Amino acid sequence: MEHSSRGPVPHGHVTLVQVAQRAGVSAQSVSNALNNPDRVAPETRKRILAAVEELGYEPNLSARALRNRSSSLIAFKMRPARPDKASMLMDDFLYVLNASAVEAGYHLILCHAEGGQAGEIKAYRDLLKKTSIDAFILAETHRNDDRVAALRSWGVPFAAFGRSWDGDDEMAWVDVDGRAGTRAATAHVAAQGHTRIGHIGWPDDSELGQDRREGWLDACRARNLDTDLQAAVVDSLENGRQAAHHLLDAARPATALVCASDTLALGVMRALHERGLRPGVDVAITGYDDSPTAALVSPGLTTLRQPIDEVGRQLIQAVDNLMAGDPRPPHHVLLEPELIVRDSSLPGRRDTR
Amino acid sequence: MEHSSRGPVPHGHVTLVQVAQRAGVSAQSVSNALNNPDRVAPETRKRILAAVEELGYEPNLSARALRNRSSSLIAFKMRPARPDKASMLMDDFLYVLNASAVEAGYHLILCHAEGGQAGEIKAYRDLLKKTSIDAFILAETHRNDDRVAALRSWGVPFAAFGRSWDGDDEMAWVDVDGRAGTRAATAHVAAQGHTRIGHIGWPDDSELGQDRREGWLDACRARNLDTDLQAAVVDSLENGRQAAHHLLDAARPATALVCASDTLALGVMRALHERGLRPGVDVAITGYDDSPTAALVSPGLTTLRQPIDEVGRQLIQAVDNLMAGDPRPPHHVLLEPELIVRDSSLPGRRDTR
DNA sequence: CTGTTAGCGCTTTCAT
DNA sequence: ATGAAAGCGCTAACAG
Repeated sequence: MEHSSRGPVPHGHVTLVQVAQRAGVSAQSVSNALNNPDRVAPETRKRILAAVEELGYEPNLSARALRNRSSSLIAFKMRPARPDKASMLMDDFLYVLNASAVEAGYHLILCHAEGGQAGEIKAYRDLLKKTSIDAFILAETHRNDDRVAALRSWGVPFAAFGRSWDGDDEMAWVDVDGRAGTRAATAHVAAQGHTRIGHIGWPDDSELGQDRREGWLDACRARNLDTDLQAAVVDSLENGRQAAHHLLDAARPATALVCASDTLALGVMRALHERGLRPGVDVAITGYDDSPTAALVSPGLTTLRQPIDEVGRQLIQAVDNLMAGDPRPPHHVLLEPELIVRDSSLPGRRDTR
Repeated sequence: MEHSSRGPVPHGHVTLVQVAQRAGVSAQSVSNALNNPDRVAPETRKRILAAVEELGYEPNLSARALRNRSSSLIAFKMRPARPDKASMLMDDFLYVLNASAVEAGYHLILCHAEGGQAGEIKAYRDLLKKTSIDAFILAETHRNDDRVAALRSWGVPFAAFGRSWDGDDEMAWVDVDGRAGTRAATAHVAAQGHTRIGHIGWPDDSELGQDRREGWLDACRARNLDTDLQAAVVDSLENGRQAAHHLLDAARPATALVCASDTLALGVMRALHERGLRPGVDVAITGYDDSPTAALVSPGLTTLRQPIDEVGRQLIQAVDNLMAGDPRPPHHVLLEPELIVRDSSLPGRRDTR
């Protein structure tokens, strides 16, 4: 045909062979130049890369997947969003997770499952059979998580957002130190002079909830503060509201309430609204998650921000290591949340401008 | 080996050939039984399907993709979430989009792009070259959207969440009627007896903003109400706050403020907070999007909920039709948002229990 | 260091 | 109605 490349190549149709012809080498050498640079002479490699560039060649992932049994796809299962809850921006997490994945040469594929753990495991299995998913990212791990057992039995690399609560050292995980976070929040309100600091958290079947509660206990004990003001309720605005009313009705009522989630804290704010009390001024409130809502309510809600971009990066790196067959023990990363102080925990209402 | 299937098949390794052997037919017939049922004798087909079932066979998508140049993957680009904004739960949208995709036999793959429109288009192109993406879902269309032109020039099926503002009838889209929504919100506050109803919306370069503003104008004109109270600002809490102060400082101030977004409405709530005024009681407020925040602030924010699950379903159906080569003109679906009334627009503070 | 051979699992010809 | 052959684009394994 022609000797030099001219005009845009018809989309999606440049193959290895074409690059090889262009560079005057075999297909294999092109493959090597791309995947095993050291197996090819620097001079040849240069010529090949030039041809790749000129032709705008991109390897066909389907072919690669077929050949290598590896699709460069990482699967993540979304949970149905709960519109009534102020949770961490899953959006944001997905975005950074995907960004990290792409940067590392992968793509994120979404997995859909219904029917609890069993359904999720079945969905994983189906996905594995149909596509050669390279790895899975899990969120919200529990004690004795069946998904972990399943993935491990299949020998598929995976990493979890959420530590292995049963002390499973073989699992790669990234998590945020909820205990340290709640401790910081409690210390913060204590520093404002509060001595009757209550905690509204989750029932004991939640490892995450226990962890966060510990932080509150830590901080109270370190200051010899009472720890009688506490509630353990399922995460919802309504439950937070009721718990707040309860703790404010106590003989020696709470003057500060440290919550295990923004949702609960917003319930507290509603209770104060109902009582005609002012958040911050009359009762200090802190939440957890730095949900979008925290910044938007008035007054702003003091809360703990999870470093989700770092979580995303670390998760991808964890599975990347696993896939590379890195012999080192699996990634365990515990990150610190950041206390974001807003007016809900400050007595001096720093109003407006 | 053995005559009957026994125990779980080693994961991800049942091939067409194995099914064929099991059923005593050729690989080709199995393929036909699955993809072209009418080309195979009912009797044989039955035997084949039984074998498929027994072996737990799932076709390998990589092989199929390689052969058919079609991966059953639908791509969607996420935008980086803006933590300072109360937007529709993208989470939720992604979830239902994926659920619909899976139901229709596809999977959602996330696309990552930086660098605006150009970057996005480049990302699409790269993705197309590497994987054989079957279709794209676009969000947030503009006038003269370059992405539309690009995708069309490549002949790739796509559908957009957001109508074609330049009257491009060839594009498949699904959208929500912002004008009707704002009209309903305005009618609602008018029904509460308000006559000085202001609007806080977006600058005129936003088609979406214009559309929503029209609804307010519609409702005001239909009732002979003044339309002098309006602001057009970039979407942010701070801008909403300032605009509210401005409209409340007017000689004949607003008693109700209809906003183009929850973010703006929350800005209004902050302004009221600063002025010691009570949302609903002193000034009625409505937002738009039914962001999670709307349900969680106190008082709750009256707002418009987009039927995103229906949007998701329709989008998938749109691209599915396109891929099936449906000759009918492309999908155009305009859905109605639902007015969610909460206390921010009600004078009688329905407090508590 | 480079080229040749073979085959991943599937489906579109084309025979039978 | 069914089977055989060929090939999608790529790379591991083996020569040379």
